Amino acid sequence: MKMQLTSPAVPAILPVISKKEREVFHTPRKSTATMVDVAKEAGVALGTVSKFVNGQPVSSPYRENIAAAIEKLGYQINTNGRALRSNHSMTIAFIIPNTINPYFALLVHHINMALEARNYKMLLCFTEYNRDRESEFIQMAVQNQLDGIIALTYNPHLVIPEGIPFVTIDRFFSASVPCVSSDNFAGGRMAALKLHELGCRKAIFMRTGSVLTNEPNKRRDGFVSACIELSLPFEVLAYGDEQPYSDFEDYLHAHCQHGRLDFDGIFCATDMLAWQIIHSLRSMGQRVPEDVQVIGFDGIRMFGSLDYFVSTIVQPVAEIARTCVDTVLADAIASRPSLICLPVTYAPGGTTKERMHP
Amino acid sequence: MKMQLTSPAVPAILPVISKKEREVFHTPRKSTATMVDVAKEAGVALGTVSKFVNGQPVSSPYRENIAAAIEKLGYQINTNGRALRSNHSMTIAFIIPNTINPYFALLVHHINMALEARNYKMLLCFTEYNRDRESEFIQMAVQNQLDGIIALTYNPHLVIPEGIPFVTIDRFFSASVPCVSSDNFAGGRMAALKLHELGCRKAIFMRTGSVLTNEPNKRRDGFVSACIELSLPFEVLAYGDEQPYSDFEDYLHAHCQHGRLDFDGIFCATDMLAWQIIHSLRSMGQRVPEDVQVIGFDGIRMFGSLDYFVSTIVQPVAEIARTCVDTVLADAIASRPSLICLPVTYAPGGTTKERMHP
DNA sequence: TTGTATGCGTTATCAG
DNA sequence: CTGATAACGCATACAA
Repeated sequence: MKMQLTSPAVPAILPVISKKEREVFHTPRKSTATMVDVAKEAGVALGTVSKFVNGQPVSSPYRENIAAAIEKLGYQINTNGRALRSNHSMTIAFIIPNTINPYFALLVHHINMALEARNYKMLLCFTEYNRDRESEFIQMAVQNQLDGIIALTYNPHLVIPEGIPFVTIDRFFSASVPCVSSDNFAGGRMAALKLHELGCRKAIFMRTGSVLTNEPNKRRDGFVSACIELSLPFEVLAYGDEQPYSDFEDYLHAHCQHGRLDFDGIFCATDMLAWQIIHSLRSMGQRVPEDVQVIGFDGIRMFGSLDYFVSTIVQPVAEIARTCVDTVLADAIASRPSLICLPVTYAPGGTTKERMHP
Repeated sequence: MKMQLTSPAVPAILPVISKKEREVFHTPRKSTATMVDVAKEAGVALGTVSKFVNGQPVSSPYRENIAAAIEKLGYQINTNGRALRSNHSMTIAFIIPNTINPYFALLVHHINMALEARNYKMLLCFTEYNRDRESEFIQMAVQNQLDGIIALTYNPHLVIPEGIPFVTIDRFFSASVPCVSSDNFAGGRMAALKLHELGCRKAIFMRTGSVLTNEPNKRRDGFVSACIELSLPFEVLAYGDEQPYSDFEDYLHAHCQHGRLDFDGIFCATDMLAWQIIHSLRSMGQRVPEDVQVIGFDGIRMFGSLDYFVSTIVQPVAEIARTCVDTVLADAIASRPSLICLPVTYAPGGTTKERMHP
């Protein structure tokens, strides 16, 4: 992460004005109407206008005058003045790897809309899976007096700051840090139940990505739990993010004798992995779902709005977002449960055999 | 758009504190070190610290003292104070329909990174294709004294404000409003040339979406231009966003006699439309690319990072983003060209016959 | 209930 | 080149 700083006062991520950039601002924009103008126009005192704007009771003769003055002058409250004075910026930092991954993109969309509905702004922080950036953004949010942080992170040594509302997605830190996620365990069970219901005789669980202890790892646990319960033979293929994808292909080939796989169902921890696995299977001559059924996890759709990539366990993204926002903005700390799991649903996407069970 | 306002002072989109929400803030966070503290610690005057922080020259005895004091106190500049005083917020509004569409998501990612590299923040504004929201966000940005606006909009009656740097994507307003887009015309030509090169005998152009006069419509013009030049027979199917997708299917069926289409190449104005068309073709029993080749536009990839959905004309999203940022932050208005077209590239994605031309 | 006055942290002006 | 001081727009304790 290369960044030039004007002074060590400000962490790399914070806006700093370089000498050159300053030149841009020699002409300050013509000032819009201020509360003083409104007060003058309405014939009341400044404080009264402030109260009106903030929804505090103002008695009838003045109330209409102020409203009229505001209308007439096109007055808009100045966010910076308010934030400076009141120490709250009406801004929540949302820390997430990127917006290229469709699941993250969906999350960004819904978080932003949920915040907007509450009259808050979102400060988007892309970590690009960089641990240092995760920490730096958190520090930045604290120092900039933001009103809260919602974060989806991977840094195993991440320190959660005190004194600022903090909500994490998909990763449990401690009882004092609320965590919002899908019901991953139930999703894993659901996948196993579905495969079994659709005639699967032996199922494989596959995952890759962060080996960190986080909520999505419960997808495996739920899957295993249901397989045992159903007496459905299964195997677990859990790779870390340092292992190449080709390890999965090696496994597939090793378990394919005379063109026949020794299993007929796969549950992948993400839609993306499912998509890749299906691609590999097809290039091996295996038919999906005829020879082997595949279920993914996430519920990503083509172009964000068309059909599902694969049969999948759908995460309730909008609800997750709303819950994060509600939690981070909750007035009472006490009203913040430490772990909130939201229900998932199953959606067929052409890689399972529901056509045979109409 | 339903939104409750505390007062008419603030447009619906702006943060307003309701009486209830205020209760949250009764405990202001412990104040961090301020410039005054640093000045005291370093034994210099406030103004000198300000200069140091802003990169203005400070002579040697003091410079080190200030740096040390900053380090010791963990001083961080207060964004709100600076913004209030200097009338610039180091924030650019990015107005875009959503982040569900992968092309928009990509744009958001790169715009944010480009802004961060310049020490600016992004205020993300989702219009969800709502014309009123487009206008409201623009008004909000102006009133909130943001430092600029980058916008991808559809409202035909949109008013571009004066006095604030404004850059649009994919839509030309006037010479005084810089517009950044791909070289859509060249992209259209490229598609026609490619189809022709790959043996196509008759090609169809298909589009849907906003009928607004915007840059992407030049995809058709470029396509037509090249077809004429190559003497490649062609037809144009340009629907507006009010027409149902089924109109395309009707066209396909109408032009399919005895299982054979009377054309063998399609250029779709977006990858998404291409994907839908391919789906329709396959369900009609047509083989892609054997019977009919299809080229899309945008360069969207599976899960944002894997293979292309279709053979496609790839937009240089990162360059578009960087150009938007450079332009909106350009110090001299004069150095802002009114229309910037960035070069596109072609990428095969399995829906064209390049295998036959190794 | 309404008005007055002060200060939030910063930048900018102007004398030294 | 540095130091003191006045705004910036708003919220709030306190006085009326």
